[in-house]
Formats: sequence, structure tokens, C-alpha cells
Amino acid sequence: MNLQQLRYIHEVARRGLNVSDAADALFTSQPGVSKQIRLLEAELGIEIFSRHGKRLVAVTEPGRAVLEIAERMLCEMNNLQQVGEEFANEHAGSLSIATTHTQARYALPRVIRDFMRRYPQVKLSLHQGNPRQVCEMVLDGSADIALATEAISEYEELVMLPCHQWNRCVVAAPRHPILKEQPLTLEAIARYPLITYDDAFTGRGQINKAFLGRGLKPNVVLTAIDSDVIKTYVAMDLGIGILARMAYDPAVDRDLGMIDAAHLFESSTTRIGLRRRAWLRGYVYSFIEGFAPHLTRRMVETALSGSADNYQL
Amino acid sequence: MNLQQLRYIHEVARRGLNVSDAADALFTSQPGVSKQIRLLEAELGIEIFSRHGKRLVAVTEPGRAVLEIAERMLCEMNNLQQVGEEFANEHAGSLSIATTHTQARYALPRVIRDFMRRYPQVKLSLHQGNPRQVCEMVLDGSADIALATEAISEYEELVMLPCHQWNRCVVAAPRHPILKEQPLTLEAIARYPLITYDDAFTGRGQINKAFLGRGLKPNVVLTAIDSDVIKTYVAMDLGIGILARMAYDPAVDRDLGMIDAAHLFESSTTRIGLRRRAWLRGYVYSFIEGFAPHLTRRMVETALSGSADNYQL
DNA sequence: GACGCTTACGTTCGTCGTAACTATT
DNA sequence: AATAGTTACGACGAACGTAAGCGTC
Repeated sequence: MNLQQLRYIHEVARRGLNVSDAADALFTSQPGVSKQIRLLEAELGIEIFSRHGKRLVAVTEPGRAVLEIAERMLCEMNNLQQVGEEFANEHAGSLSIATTHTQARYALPRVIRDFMRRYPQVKLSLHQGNPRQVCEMVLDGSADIALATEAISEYEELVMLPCHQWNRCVVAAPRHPILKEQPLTLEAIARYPLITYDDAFTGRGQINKAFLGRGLKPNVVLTAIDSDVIKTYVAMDLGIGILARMAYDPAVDRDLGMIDAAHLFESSTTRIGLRRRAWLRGYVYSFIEGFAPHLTRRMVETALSGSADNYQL
Repeated sequence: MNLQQLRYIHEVARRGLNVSDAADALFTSQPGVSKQIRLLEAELGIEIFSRHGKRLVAVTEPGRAVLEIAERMLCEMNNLQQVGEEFANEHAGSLSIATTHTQARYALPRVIRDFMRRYPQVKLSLHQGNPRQVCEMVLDGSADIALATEAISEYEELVMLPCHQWNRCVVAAPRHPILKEQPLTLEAIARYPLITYDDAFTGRGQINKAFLGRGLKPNVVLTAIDSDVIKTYVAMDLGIGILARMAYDPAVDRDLGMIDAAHLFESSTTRIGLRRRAWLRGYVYSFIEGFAPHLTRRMVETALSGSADNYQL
């Protein structure tokens, strides 16, 4: 048994049981992969993949167990590399953050500026995507940490830690009548054409729930994944907008009026997602603490190694 | 990086940083081990061991991190083997149980008989030791499960699950006056010479605590690690005995009188100890459930993969 | 017939063990 | 002088890539 073989079966499984694709991805020859897999199967005395003739068609039951373990081992192997890099130069390295637009645009800039000042030798990369993509990136190792609001409870292999709670505001063109509503109600909002986030994005779930709970059908005329797009169309008075509160800045958004709407919607929790059992570079802990000061290194370490339950704020 | 190198550093660390010993234990040559360690260090870019000249004298800080990860990987490697054996023949294999005398003699016989009937092809081996030894055996892989009562909360790498609670009885020669005490008190016990378990054994802690709590100094004239030894000497009327209740069988111990003493001592909890993250053969779950029916496969699996906290009964 | 895995084979690289060397106690 | 680790070197074996073969779709 060797680590190469584990890499092979893992990649083959990931590529839909296509050995040739896996070989390409691993920059090696297809027969080599094929042979090593057979050797591993022979050594363990089981079939990892079931075959129709020569083609791999499914993962066997023992194969599932083996793949699960193999994945953990490959992850630990990666951890070893990380340890090496950390102690070679604890200030240099790379940090890949996968996040949604709202976080990247409104929550992160300050945190990232401070981080870059403190760790000028760390290469930062920011990847945008929807919450699901963001999680997948952490799972497959193309990102170190995920930051998102929805849809990230369902991954067993991710540790999710709560960072902030936030809520929404309503924005509208400066002299729009809704800005006079005291207090603001869902019924009032439902009277106007509405522009807000795309489904499955940045807390859109909570918005839907609130209206549904009152038997209201909001007239959503436009959805976007992007607060700035929403603001642009609201400024053109094509409708009123429901935004994350943090996306409204009175200094910048002088072409928009705003009313807080925290009393109308359940608050959303932005969470950070990390790969379970990952060994993190020192500066990653530092970044996390910069984003959510209550997430100390100790806390995060405990969560990473430990329990399968997700923590509640 | 390869698994062999991890085996090497692990063994070297285990053998007090003696490369030659480690090489012997791994049935290979000393220069081979030495070289592979250096190669690994070079690849990771760190020193795992610090050296005085040529001698290894300590584990470095990154070395500690590396060794911890390596140990987990080796454990996962062992898990892969287990998966192989399970699916090659789920009824055959081996099960190594490390336990204390009291469990082996009084709690286990029935469980083991049933288990052997159900899995005649499983080679059982029973290892005795004190609670500490029993845990060490699981940690270093020479036993699959530990059964013991004391001193097993302190191992971070073990998952401890509660099985039974039990308490003690007082035994004495048939017409001994203590058998007439109604109700039995610690003061009464303290009046007679006492024979009981050795320190650090089978709940001796609870016994000490009870007497201490009442400011009593029992007159312990003889200690043993073995209930049968205690009974033998009590039968010779050399003193009265405090025993695990399960160690008294009226049908067999007709040369002894008994009074229950559960009201005098805190109850003890027998726990099963498993290596964290271990992958267990199907029949191991079956054995555990035979010993403690509330420990279903699901429960044990959750505990193994999950939380660092030990479960409470 | 195209795609995809396996078998066959020669080359290369890595690993291991012996032996000689060097440093520490 | 004895113990412990490194360097050097030669032999063996494992892994890889190319090319050919065979089974599915």
C-alpha cells in the first residue's frame, strides 16, 4: 500500500470512475493508474470498484469505506505539507478564500486590508461563488476557507463556525413613499415592485420565509446575486430593494434612501467553513480571528479536530 | 513522502529517539531508516528531530506536529487493512481484549461464551493488566478494546464509553460478627482488619474516598489485584473483604458470608476504551453490544469519529 | 469503429542492505 | 573502546511509459 495508490483511487472516484481522465489529471499514464489500483485491491483482498468487463461501473461497499479512509489520509498528507511550509517560513504562504459577493464586497475589505498589512508575504486569493460552490471549493482543496451564509450546514466534512449575525434593510429611490412608512411592514413592501437577491443566495431564504409566514406574495421583478446590481436598479427607481444592511453605506449610496428592516426578517448568520481535520497555517487562524474575534485559535482547533456537531452562536 | 517514512519516524519517536532500535523493530537496516528520515525532513523542509552532532536528542516543535499527523495516518492505514479483512470474510478475524482481572473473571465469561458461539471463526485473545496497561495496549495497537474501571479518562486518543455501573459488597467468614450489622456502616468495617483491592485498581479509589470522607482509617492488612485472592484470605478469616459485588456468587462462595455495601461507596463505572478514529470489524461492534447493550453500532461509530468529550452514562 | 481498460515489456528511479567512516560518550 | 548515526555503493525491485491487445458501447 502506498500513498500514490490512494491518490489514484481517490481521483478515479472523483472523475466518475474514468481511469483515463484520472490519469490525465494526475499527469501519469492510464495503465499505471489501472495497475496500481489492481495492486491495491489485491493487497487489501477486496474489490474497490465493480467492473462490467473492463469498465469501472460502480464503487463497491468496501470501496466506499476504503475511499473514505483514503480521503482522510490524503487530507492528513496535505496537513504534513502545511506543517512543513509553516515552519519553513511562518509569514509566507498562500491563503485562498472562497466567498460570496456580499462578503467579499462589504464584510471582507477591512479584514483583508489588515491581514495584508500584517502578512505582506502571504499570497491571498479570493474566489467568488454561490454558497454551494464555495463549500465545494473547500472540500476539494481549491480553497482553504469558505465564507457564506446559506446552504453550508449540509456538508459532513466541513466544520462551520458562526461569525456574524446580520439582517436586512430596504432601499429605495430618495423620495420613494416607502421611506415614510413608520413602522415599516412586510405588507408595505409587498405593495411595490421588489428587487433582491437570487434564490439560494445570501439569506434569500429568510426573506421568502418572512413573506410566506404572513401569506404575502411579494412582487419580485428582478433578482441578482450582487448587492451592487440591486442598488443600481433601485437607484433607477425600477423597484425597491431588500439588501443586507452592511451593503448600504450612506456616504456612498447618496442616491438611495434606506430603512432598517431587522424587525421583519429572521437574522442570518454568516459562517466560516473549514475542512474537518485540516491543519491550518498560523496566519489562517489570524485571519479568522480578524474576521470574527470570538473565534480564537483554540476554539477553531477544538472544532476542527472534534465534534461532528456544528456550533451555535 | 511515503508511508514507510512515517512508520520510521513514528517508531523512532516511540523508541526514545534510538534509530537502531527502531530499525530492529521494523526488521530493516539502521542506515535505511536514517536516510529515509532525512529524506522526509528534506522534503518537508523542516527538522523533525533535533540532533547533537549525529545523535537524535529531541523532537522539534514541527516534529511534534508531524508525528501527530503521522500517527493518525498510520492508524488510518491500519483501518484500510481492517476494511480488507472485514470484507474478505466478515466472520473470521481476531479480537484482542485488554482488561482487568475482575472484568475477565466475572463480567466477561458469559459475554465471551455468547460471542464465541456466534463467531466461531474469530480468534479471541484476552490480555490482563492494570487499567493503565490496558489503555496503553489499545493505544499501541496490541489490543482492539480496553475494558476497565479506573484511570482511563486521561488518554486523549482513546474514546471511553460507559458500560456498567457497579458497587461493592463486604464479605467475611461465615459467622463473622460484621455480617450481623444492620445497617452496615463504614465505622463497623473500619473496626476489623481489611482485605481489598490494590491501589489504582478496580475502583479502589472510591473505597479510599469513602473512608476518607468520614475521617476513618481502615486497617488494610492485605491488598490484591484479584478478587479470588481476596476471597481466599477472607475465607481463612484473616480479615473481612471489600469486593466488587459481581465477584460474589452465593452458589460458589459458600465459605463466605456477604452483605451488600452499595450505600457506603460511590458506584464505579466500567468503561470500554477504543482508539479514536479506529475502524472496527463488524464483530467488534457485536461484542461491544453484547457487553453493554445500550452501545449500539451507531452510537459507537458516532463516538469514534466525533467529539473529544467522553460520554456520560 | 471509437472508447476504455488490461497486458506486455523495457527503462528508470527509488529503496534496501552491506561496508566503511565519523562522531559522541 | 563502545555505541550511534552518516556516507558510499552496489543490487534488487517497484513504478512508469509506450505499444499492443481485447472487450464494450
